[in-house]
Parts: sequence; C-alpha cells; structure tokens
Amino acid sequence: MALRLAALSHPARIEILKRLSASACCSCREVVDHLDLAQSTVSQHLKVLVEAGLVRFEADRQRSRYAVDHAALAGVSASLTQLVDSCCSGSLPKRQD
Amino acid sequence: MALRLAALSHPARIEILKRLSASACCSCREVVDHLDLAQSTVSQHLKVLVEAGLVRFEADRQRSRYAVDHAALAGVSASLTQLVDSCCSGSLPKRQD
DNA sequence: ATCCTCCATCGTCTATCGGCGATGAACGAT
DNA sequence: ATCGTTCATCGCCGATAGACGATGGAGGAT
Repeated sequence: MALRLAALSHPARIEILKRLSASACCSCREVVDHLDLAQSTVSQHLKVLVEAGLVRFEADRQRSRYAVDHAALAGVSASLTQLVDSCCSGSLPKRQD
Repeated sequence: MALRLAALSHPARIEILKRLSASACCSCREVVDHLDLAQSTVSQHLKVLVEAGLVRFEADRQRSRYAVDHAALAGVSASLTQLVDSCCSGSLPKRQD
C-alpha cells in the first residue's frame, strides 16, 4: 500500500494520471507535450506508475500505449479508505460521502 | 494532495497512524515502544505527519500528545477518491461502499 | 540507405529521505 | 541540587528520488 501511495505522491504523476485518463490515446509523447517536463523524466514517471501497477503498458510498435488501470486505482483508494476507517474504528461516525 | 499522500507513503508512518488511533494516549514514547525504531526517528515521522496536517500535536508539558486528525485523514481519502473518480469520469459506475 | 520520430535507458548531478546517536531543554521526583 | 524521563533537534551517513541531456534502438517515410 505504501508503495502505491508513494507512486501517487508526486504532483507530476498525478498530472500524468489525469492526462492519461483524459485522452484515449496515451503515448508518452502526448504527456510530454502537456507536462513541460523532459521526455526522459516523463518516461521515468510513467515507469514508476507502471511498476506500481497503477498504469498499464502496452508496447505497440515504437508507439507505446499507456492506460490508467482504473481497478488498481480504485483499489488504492479503497485501501486508504479502509485505513481511515480502521483509524477511526467506530469512534467517528461522521462520514462525508 | 501529493504532500498528504507523501506523508502516508511510508510503512512506518502508517503504523504510527494505526498506533495513534489505537490508543487514546499518544505519547511519542508509546509509539517508540511499539515500533522498534529509534526515538529520534519516530519523532521525525511524527513531525512529518504533523506538518502534513494528518496528526494534531498538543504540547502538554514535556509529555507531548499526538492525535490522529480524523477529518484530515478522511479528507485525503476523499481527495483520492475524487481523483479516481475524475480519472474514471463516469466510465466506472462500480462503487465499493 | 538515409532520415526523422518516438521511446527507453544510462549516466550524472543535486536534493531529499530515512535512519541513527548525541545533545540539550523541560519537567517531575528524590 | 541532582537525577531520570521524555522529547525535539542537530549533525551525519548511505540510499534514493527527481531532473536533465545524451545515446541508441525500432519503425515509418522518402
């Protein structure tokens, strides 16, 4: 869990996630074009996300496809929710939907 | 948001959070006793958590009180959920309560 | 064959993290 | 006044993260 959260704990990677989910086509190039970071840097961030299991990677030809793994992302969210829940463990009935 | 997640993205800090929420009394000493980390290290982690706004700090006398800020924690969880939601943007109606 | 584009990887640099021991301050107890 | 306890902070260090440029490979186009 800490690993997943670590992957998410960088503004650039959050931006990348949003970008990936915004457009159906998800080449590294496109992300680079929007993020104003060096291509190598973006590639690194993508690698981190892939290794964390949050993004799926599909090497077509030289055109790599990156896609958000919605299930994994939801899983992280659920884990965090569970942690919060376990931390509050009944002492905090308040729940902000 | 990345800041909050960064604070959470460390196993020791997650353990600390659980420990803090487990017992009503939350001295640094107690955490040290359970975590098998040096006192200075625990103090550092607590500082990180406090600076991230996830833990509230109350300097009583020489006995410092640390308490989980449930609302802040829930806020992070909500933010993450929102991110996931924005990433799936309607394509994932599944919702695990 | 020769470009050009896209991409991953490597090497480098700097900054930060994560751990520790040591130190000193604040306080209670003797 | 002198301990003992608790805690925050300060160096110090190895390791890692994050950024970049450069390199090279794989394809597509000419």
